[in-house]
Amino acid sequence: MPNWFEECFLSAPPDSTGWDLLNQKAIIKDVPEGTFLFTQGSPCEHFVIVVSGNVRVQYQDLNGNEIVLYRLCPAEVCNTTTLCLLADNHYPAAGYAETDVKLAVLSKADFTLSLEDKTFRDYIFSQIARRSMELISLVNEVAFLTVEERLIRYLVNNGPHIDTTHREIATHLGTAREVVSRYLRRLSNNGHIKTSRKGIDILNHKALESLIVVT
Amino acid sequence: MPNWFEECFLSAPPDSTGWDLLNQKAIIKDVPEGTFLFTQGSPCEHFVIVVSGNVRVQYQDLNGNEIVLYRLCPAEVCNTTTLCLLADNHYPAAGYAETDVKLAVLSKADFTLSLEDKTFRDYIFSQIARRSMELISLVNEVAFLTVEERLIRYLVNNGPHIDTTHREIATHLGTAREVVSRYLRRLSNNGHIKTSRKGIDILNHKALESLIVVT
DNA sequence: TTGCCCTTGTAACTTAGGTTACAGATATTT
DNA sequence: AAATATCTGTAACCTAAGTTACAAGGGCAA
Repeated sequence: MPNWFEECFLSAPPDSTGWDLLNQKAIIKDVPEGTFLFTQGSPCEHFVIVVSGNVRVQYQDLNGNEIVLYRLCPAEVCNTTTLCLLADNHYPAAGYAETDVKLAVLSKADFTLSLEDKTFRDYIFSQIARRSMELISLVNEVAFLTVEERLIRYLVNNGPHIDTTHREIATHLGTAREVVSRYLRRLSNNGHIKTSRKGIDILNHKALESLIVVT
Repeated sequence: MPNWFEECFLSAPPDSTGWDLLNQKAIIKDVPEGTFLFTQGSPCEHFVIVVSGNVRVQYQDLNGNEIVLYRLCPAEVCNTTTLCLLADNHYPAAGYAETDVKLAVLSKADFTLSLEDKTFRDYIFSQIARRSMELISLVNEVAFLTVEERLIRYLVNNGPHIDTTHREIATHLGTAREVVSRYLRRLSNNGHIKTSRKGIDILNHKALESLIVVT
């Protein structure tokens, strides 16, 4: 009886055929920090659930521009992977292990089988649904908000202390490092944040929030 | 026995419980051109499949900026609707009837039931998956391509004759009409297209395609 | 026919933000 | 400690594209 389930969900698996199958058939895979779980264009053959660690799903174009689509946390299903499996597509984005990652991997056949179970299916698809709707928000953010505003949102959502380089924030937002530095400096001059090497502290959360235009 | 199914799928419903249920329980609804099937923030209560006509799913911000997320054609399932149903969310975008539209509408309960059927489920989810992956592409397009390039892609994908106003194209791309006119003029000066009132003709498809940077 | 509205054309201006080019500062490796 | 790499700061520059402000033409309604 594997204990990865408890590690991941902090509980015993629900008493349902789909979860049983996942629990029995899933293979645990350890992936070291800094590796790509999948890359753009690679074929998708297995269902994946994150047991521990963080995975960043991002798109990269030929010029080296990157943008983070979303992050996977423990107990989360990779939206892209699941959708690729269902549509028989290759990966349209890459998955990067931000930390050491432990995955539960299930074959496509077993995954298809486990979807017969409503309990399991509901769990999977409500997650997929939520993520897909986040993607819609992302389209709107990218299309209509300024980089400054998106940066402020990032700070507000990840504060009060952010342990990230400007470079990484730039990748997250799909912009250039210098631009991030520029706006951080302004926010710093206004006393809203304090920057240090590999770290940002939010000094005035309310002030930052007030800068966000409601949409 | 309703004949909407044949109208929509040009075939008899597959012999499976999910399709039977859809076929028997779905209510047909006619929606005149120019109405909103749903708007941002409205609750989502029914499963919807397009029988005839076109629906444009778009996002609109408070400043009136609009961007088209995707278009629904006959036999297509509304991605947003289905995902909202599954996640119990309100609509994050609006659905606009570009033509007179005929819809097959199913209650959430019946939809949930019909998902028990693998044949039906596969049809639904492979569509959802494809659309969601288009959304990922859209994020990348909006984040990293110039308006000019997205316009050219639009022309190539919708040619050889496009029966649309500059205003509508601008909405599609999430930009301003003047910008669309500007780039259309340039393409026209180069002899790649010919513009007329409410219409664009592509004169040199190959030349346009060659302007698209491969990603 | 006269008006009015919608579409298109176009120029001038402004600004966000991408780019280039460094310099200094702090870690990390040898 | 020295050398190297990574991070941050900042200025100057440039371009895409949003904005403003009109003019003119086509089509429809009164």
